[in-house]
Amino acid sequence: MYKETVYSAFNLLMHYPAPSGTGQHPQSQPPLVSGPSSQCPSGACCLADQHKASQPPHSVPQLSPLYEHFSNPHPTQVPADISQRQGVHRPLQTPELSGFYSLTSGSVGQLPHTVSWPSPPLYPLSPSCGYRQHFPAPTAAPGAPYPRFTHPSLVLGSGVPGHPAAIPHPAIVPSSGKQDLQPYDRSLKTQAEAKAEKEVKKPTIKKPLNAFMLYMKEMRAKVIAECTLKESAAINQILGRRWHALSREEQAKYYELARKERQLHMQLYPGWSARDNYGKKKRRSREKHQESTSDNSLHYS
DNA sequence: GTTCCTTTGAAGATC
DNA sequence: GATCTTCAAAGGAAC
Repeated sequence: MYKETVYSAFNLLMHYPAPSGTGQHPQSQPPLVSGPSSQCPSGACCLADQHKASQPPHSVPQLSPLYEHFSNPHPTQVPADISQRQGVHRPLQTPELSGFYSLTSGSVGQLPHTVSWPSPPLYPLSPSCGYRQHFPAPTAAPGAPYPRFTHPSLVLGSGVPGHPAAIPHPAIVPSSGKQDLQPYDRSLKTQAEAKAEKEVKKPTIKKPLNAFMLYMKEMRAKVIAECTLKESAAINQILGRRWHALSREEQAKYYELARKERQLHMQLYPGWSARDNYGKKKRRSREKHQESTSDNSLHYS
């Protein structure tokens, strides 16, 4: 009832695109596999399912309360200096999110305009690796308005100088000092070296996670437990399919969380831009990328 | 030790 | 404005 209300109201407000029957996504079309696959060689996922039935539920990872911050914000989570500096009216307890869920506020999270709704999986997946009913959305804690799980980077106060917690914000990563350094003549010390040292001390602020990344972070442990997989590439393929299999409502949760994540990121690091990290990773070879895209076009044609 | 793989989405870069 | 590119996470594999 509650969810239905939210859903219909959300649709009304957002003009959310209806699922396309032919939902094509240029990069997310799953490979046509059946039975044992690269993700589940020898059908290990099915076996894992049988195994799971005889196992206590401890193998299912604890629900990561990503919503904890939103449902139970603590006033002290917002350092005064941050909120004042940013002109944020305290408390930044993210009541907007509860507003989102109850739709009492007008600031409903805007979903991406470019959301494409894929067609259902074209291949049979093992229950534990592909079927949504075996992979339910997080259930709400008793009394909680919504499933509770946290995303570490949503914990306000972390990474803020002077904050008692003194835990760095996950988006801040100490620079290794290697990756960022350009090769240069070692005999040329002075300015270049000083600059390099400065670069080392300067922490890298990472991009805020998007909706799918938040979903992956939340669900990865479950997939690993269910499918007995460890390779991230294979796990991510499964998660990509499951993401497409989610209902709009379920995805909307993550889009909203991602929006909050970006908001918080902007407030914590007002001068930061994605440009700051642009080109820091080694650029992949153009040839390889083109090769894969041509493969894809061949595959889907 | 570094890069690739693999996914989606956001955002910068380019045309 | 459309398209391309990069980077967020993750950890095993490959180099």
